[in-house]
Amino acid sequence: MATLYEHVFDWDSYLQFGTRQFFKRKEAIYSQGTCGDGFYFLKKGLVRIVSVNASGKERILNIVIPNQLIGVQSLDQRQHFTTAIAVKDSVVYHFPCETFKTLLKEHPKLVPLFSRTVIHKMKILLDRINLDTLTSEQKIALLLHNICYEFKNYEIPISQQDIASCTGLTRITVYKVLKQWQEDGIIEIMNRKYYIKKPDFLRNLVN
Amino acid sequence: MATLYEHVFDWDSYLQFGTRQFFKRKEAIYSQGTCGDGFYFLKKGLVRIVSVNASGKERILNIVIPNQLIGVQSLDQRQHFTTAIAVKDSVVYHFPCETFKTLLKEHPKLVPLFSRTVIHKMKILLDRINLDTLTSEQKIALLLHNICYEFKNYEIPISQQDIASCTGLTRITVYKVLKQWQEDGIIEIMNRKYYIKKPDFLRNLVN
DNA sequence: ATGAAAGTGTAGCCTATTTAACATATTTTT
DNA sequence: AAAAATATGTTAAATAGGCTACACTTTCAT
Repeated sequence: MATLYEHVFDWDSYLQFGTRQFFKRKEAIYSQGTCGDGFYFLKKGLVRIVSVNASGKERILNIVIPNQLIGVQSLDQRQHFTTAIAVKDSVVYHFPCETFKTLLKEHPKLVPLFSRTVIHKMKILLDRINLDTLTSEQKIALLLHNICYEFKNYEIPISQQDIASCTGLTRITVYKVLKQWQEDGIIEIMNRKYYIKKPDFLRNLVN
Repeated sequence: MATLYEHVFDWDSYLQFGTRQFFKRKEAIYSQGTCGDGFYFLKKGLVRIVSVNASGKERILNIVIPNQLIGVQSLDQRQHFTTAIAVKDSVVYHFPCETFKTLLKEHPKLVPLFSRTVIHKMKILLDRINLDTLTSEQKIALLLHNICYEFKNYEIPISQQDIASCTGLTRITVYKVLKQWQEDGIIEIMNRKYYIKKPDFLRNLVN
């Protein structure tokens, strides 16, 4: 998640072909293991993509802000290998497989648009993989830094446990690092919100 | 890497539109950071996909056997975020961006074929992410188990160091686990090749 | 064929993280 | 407004896996 990312994908003109759906906070848009049909475009809200591994541990893979696609892995009606949960009440447009196929025929420009999106998702996953060669401090630094970068204009509700789930560390480790940073004046914590005082410090940690 | 995977993607009829290229063992097909143009289809040989993270550590992401695509991340001429290196002398077909665009127009069936491939790549990456919540023993077990599964008919040259690079463990840890397993009769090591005696043990470790 | 380079076997120390455990605070549900 | 469910603060103990170091093998390049 939280990979710095400049392009906005312009799907607006295609939205009319999808079906609008509303999801309440905490509701699942799709669930790992169920069969999907097509994909979704997030118009409004905030969605968290998680994945449960073989031994039942849950990882946050990505936080999706509006104007991005979700669930592309099931374009061709296979099983979802992640779960998408609305963090805030959200509005999505659903594009079933068949709809999308028809659309593609009529709008060939969609192909590069779609593939760019998918490739971006791959990049996010790869970044996540690279995360795990780092020390825990570096992991957290990179995560926070990227979140600030990618979600400039969004207030992202991220708890200690979320950070743990994103990085694969335990909550206690996250707590320790955060506490240390607080003492060193690198971050400030005010009623469970984090303010980065010295972004350069985080940046240098990773370099 | 090494995700069990049943489908074979039938690109054969499209190969004529690509350019055939030969790569010697150890040669790079493309390199992380360079700009790519299109993608490659591996016809013959064996290719290893690696990625170097910010702090210079290298990870093996995937081992690609014939009849799969490589380098799809640069379909639209962006930077490669991985490096592909031939493990054996290999034959690939290169499909530059423009060629592929033309092809797509004439053969709409390529769209699902291509997207399936890309989605498969995403699955591989995700599996890799899930790997890191496991213990070192579990990581190695899963890796070996998957390799056996995916590469049934291939002899995959995988060294201790490769296992280390795949799992993110140190060579020493890999060695320790392997030694223990050998003593317990779970695997057998004969001139640096590994034979799994009790696949169920590996399976149970993860399940 | 030979020297260089890469991979493996092994030991021991050390510290960063995990686990466990419990108190307190906050948020959500009814 | 009370009860239930989540999230956080904190400590102490156990340990897994990292790093160092070095001898020995095998493979590769010329």
